[in-house]
Amino acid sequence: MTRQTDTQGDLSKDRLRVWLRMLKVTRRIEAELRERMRQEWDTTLPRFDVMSALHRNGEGMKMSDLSGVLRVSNGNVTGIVDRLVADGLVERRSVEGDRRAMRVVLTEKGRVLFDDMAGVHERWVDELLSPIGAQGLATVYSRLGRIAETTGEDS
Amino acid sequence: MTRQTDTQGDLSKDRLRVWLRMLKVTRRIEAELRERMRQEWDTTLPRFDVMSALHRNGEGMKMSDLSGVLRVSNGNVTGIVDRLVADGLVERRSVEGDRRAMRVVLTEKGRVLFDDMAGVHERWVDELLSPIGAQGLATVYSRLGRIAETTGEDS
DNA sequence: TATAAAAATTTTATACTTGAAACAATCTGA
DNA sequence: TCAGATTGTTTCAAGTATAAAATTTTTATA
Repeated sequence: MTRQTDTQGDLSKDRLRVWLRMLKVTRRIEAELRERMRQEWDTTLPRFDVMSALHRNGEGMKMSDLSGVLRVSNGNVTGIVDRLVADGLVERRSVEGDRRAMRVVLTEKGRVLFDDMAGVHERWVDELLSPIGAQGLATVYSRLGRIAETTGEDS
Repeated sequence: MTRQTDTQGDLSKDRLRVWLRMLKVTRRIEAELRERMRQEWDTTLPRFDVMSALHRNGEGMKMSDLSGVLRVSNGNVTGIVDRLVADGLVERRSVEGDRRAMRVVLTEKGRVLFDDMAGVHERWVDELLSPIGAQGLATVYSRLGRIAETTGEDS
């Protein structure tokens, strides 16, 4: 229980403070983005995330690819894709050569909608993070990068 | 992250990159903490948050105070408190002078458990954020602080 | 070629989350 | 006083999230 020095304990408390602030800021921005998406397009952040991943992969992605990239459970992706399919924004196609797998692709309607959303989304983020200038962006990006490296593996 | 001759568009893209990294890092740490809490005490982050708020307020808090401080909806708090009550970690007491309101308090069992959890939680956060040193902590804290000020109001 | 193991997905059970509606109690102003 | 607004909480419907079990198909291997 005895710590080696006072500064060691202070550092731990500082990390806790940073973590709590990071959590708070992230949640607030997420809440703001969620609300705007709801108002603007009657959609949600998870749906946007799925569409974004599919947009980056024009040929479509398997369900397991989606849950891997987005880091959410398989079962969760099933539900989100179900709803996107119901809205005609996404299609499930069978994978030739493997009858287990499904390839999920943006429909034309989905592509058009996402092109619209992506631009507006970038402007919203720019607005919400506007208190951070070029200098701060670089610093925060690099510090967070160190955590990203150690916490998980890839990307 | 970009050249000194940043255009407006580059800055916007940088903010998007920072946001996406922040989101990724936050989610990973949250996932890690959630998993450890599940393994260690068979509990969840939202329950920990509620207990933490109650621990800071020994006299207990009204449901509306909880949803205000934690920034989650009223209905959500109802469910989480219900489950904490079922586990005997928390108690609902009536508020003298206002028959609408309820005061939620940690039970003795809840207090003992939280004391245990809080210390371990701080060590986990210290470990997960260990790639950031004193210098980085101060910078990140101050940059995020600017956003916290503009995005929402208090605390 | 059986058959066991692995892979891709869905299903199930439970919990968290929101926004909105419903309810009850309190407060307020004519 | 007492009708209307406000406050505190719960209920409800829908969506998001996980872990674990189940299902179907493919692959490996004996």
